[in-house]
Amino acid sequence: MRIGELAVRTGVSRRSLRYYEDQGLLVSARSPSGQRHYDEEHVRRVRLIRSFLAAGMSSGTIAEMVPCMAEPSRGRAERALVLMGDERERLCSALDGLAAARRELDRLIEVNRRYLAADEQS
Amino acid sequence: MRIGELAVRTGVSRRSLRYYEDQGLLVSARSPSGQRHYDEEHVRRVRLIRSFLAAGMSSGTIAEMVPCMAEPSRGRAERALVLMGDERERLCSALDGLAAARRELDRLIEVNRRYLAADEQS
DNA sequence: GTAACCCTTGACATCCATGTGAGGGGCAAG
DNA sequence: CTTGCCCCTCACATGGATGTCAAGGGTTAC
Repeated sequence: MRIGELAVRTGVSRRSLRYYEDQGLLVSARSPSGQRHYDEEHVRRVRLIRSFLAAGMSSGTIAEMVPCMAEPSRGRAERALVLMGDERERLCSALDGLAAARRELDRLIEVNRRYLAADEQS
Repeated sequence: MRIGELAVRTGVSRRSLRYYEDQGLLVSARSPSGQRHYDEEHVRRVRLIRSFLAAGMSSGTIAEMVPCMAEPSRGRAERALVLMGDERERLCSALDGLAAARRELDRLIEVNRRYLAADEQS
């Protein structure tokens, strides 16, 4: 599969896919003429990248975590493990923050509802 | 309280506080010489803004939601209510996405642990 | 071989919250 | 009055993921 198909299958623009490769998140096989070729594994990888990006990780961070799946080494794995711990911490805080924001939002919604209901009365 | 104190009390830079005002998120009383003055209510407001910004809302979105607390009107409140519903939806998706990312991360951590444990053996 | 469509790299553009610096005024204590 | 520290506005810079455009080559089918 070439980049266009991967883009369609993952819903990620070609531009972004090339960017991910540039950042070391995604490795493609190249045809003699330089065109990128991908397989099913790449589809899963792209989904993982998106998930992590959407969770607020930088491409640099992902680049240090994910590729150690490809060519693992002791040092790499140890560093990655530390990083992953940090990121997990971050994720948990973000989750808390989001939940708190939702509560605030619910409160605002309630206040607004009451306001409209009172307005209805008058 | 002037802007410096508000900055310290909320942990938000003066620059950002001025930016919030610029975007219509925060309204300050001005002294004759133009200096901004704030009270306890502003502290709470800034915390709310931060919470929403951290949750990924744009300042424009917040600007349409929050100020209708100050000078409410029927139309404003109705529009805000719709917007808040949308944002709540977004928040829920984001929450799901974050939780999913954490699961993926936990899986990676586990894989990495196993790898290191196996390496230990050899 | 030529049309139609995909791909390549490179570079400049965009958005948004912030940082940063310049140039200037406000206000309190010595 | 001066020193020190806070404040003001304006404006340009930054970073990170993407969009977009240009100039050119690859691939496939007729």
